[in-house]
Amino acid sequence: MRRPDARPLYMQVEAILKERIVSGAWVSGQALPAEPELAADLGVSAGTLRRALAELERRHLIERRQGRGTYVAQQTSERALGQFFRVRNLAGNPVEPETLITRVVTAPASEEDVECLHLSPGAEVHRIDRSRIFEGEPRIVERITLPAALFPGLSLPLAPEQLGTEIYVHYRYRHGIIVVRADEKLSATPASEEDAAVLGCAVGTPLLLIERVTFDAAGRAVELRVSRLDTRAHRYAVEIV
Amino acid sequence: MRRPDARPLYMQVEAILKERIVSGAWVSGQALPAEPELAADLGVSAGTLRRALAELERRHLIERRQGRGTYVAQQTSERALGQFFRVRNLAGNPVEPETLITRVVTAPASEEDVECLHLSPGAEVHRIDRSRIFEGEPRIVERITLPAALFPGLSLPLAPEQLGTEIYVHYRYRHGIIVVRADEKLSATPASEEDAAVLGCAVGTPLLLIERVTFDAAGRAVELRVSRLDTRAHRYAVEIV
DNA sequence: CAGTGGTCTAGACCACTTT
DNA sequence: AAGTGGTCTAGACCACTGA
Repeated sequence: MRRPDARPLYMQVEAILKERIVSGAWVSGQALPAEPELAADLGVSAGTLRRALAELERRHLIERRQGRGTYVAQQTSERALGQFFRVRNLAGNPVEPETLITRVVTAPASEEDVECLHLSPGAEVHRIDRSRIFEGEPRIVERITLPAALFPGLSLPLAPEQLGTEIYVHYRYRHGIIVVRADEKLSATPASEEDAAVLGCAVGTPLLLIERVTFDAAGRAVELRVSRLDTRAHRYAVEIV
Repeated sequence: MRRPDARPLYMQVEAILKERIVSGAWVSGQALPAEPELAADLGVSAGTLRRALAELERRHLIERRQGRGTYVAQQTSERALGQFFRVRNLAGNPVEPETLITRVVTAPASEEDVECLHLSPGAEVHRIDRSRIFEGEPRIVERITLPAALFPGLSLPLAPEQLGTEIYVHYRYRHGIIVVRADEKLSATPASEEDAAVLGCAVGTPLLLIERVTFDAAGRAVELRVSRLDTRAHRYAVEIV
């Protein structure tokens, strides 16, 4: 452990461990070495290591269980929904969405794509159009835009046994992309004719417009997602701390 | 420091310190004793005390500055806006709101008030109707509902020299209420005639509807705020982690 | 330069899980 | 019983602030 690096040791350790996960040296579900061993390997004290591990746990990159061990976090539909799917019914309870993919194309990035995803002009993107269905009713129409360079040979949950699998699980296991954070900008917009046809509402019905940019563990912008939520029977939950 | 209490020591210490702040034993802006002294007073080690202080800092109840000391956090308009005011212009930059209070009344709580604020039926509430103005244009109409029991003799920033003061600053210094957290439910709604008249938009224009319940450091629901944001030129920013 | 918070260490002991 | 993470301590040293 060298100290010309100005950052505190625990941050350096955190960066080293994060790199091992992001690079795939430690794979999802794998147990990390026990704390005393890992601390000795890294040449730091147990306390310093634990501080780094605590931060990785907060970012959902590892899971620690007393008595069992520390594991590289697995991406599951439950986790992806719990962390990133903020839709609630009017009683305030989470809803379980189904997904219907309507169109997948690969095309040159638009100006908006280039800006939001930090692409070079002319880069290619995949576009996924889909709707999300709660209790049989379509309530969201959305378009997901992905840099083609990060998702070569894009693979989607199209097989019947995968229909319940959240797309962030595929990012992780098919493309090695670990989603950790998203920035959203919210507004209200009237339903277009296409929106209305899918959602079963009148043209002009106010919809909640969600423009999400998603970031991975390496800090890259990996997804632009524009969603329109029909809020006649649902709400979007936010906590401010 | 007794140990029949099942919680870890650092949580007990955190609760003790929080109580001193909430009760007013330590007032806003006051310096806490230095860490070694405070640790000795509490009968815990420096490390345990620091863990409790770190959590209080995360909740914005204290501020720590290396070389200077630890202080009970002061509520300022800048802090209130930075933490709780999520409106951005289309460039993504924060906006500085002005406030126009249009009506203040005290009335029995509605069913919604009782449920959101955990009141007993028949309790009284204050209602504040106001609009918020960015760059000269009214963009938000909102109603704030406060339990009259927590805000006796409600005092508001009505004097000219207080017009730039955020209302959470008044909660803190006039009523001893320290706002730390808020839960919001977002949806889209058409502008009513009154909304349209204030916001200068057409009736039916989609507005972002924000239903916020605010909590204080003691965990009490202290405010219900229903806002309608005109998103023609602004967005509501959210971060998901 | 004195006083403050921030980092880092080494080690004891506790609580939980699995064998 | 063995092995894991969780808590707590005591103390050294560093980095920053303000008189």
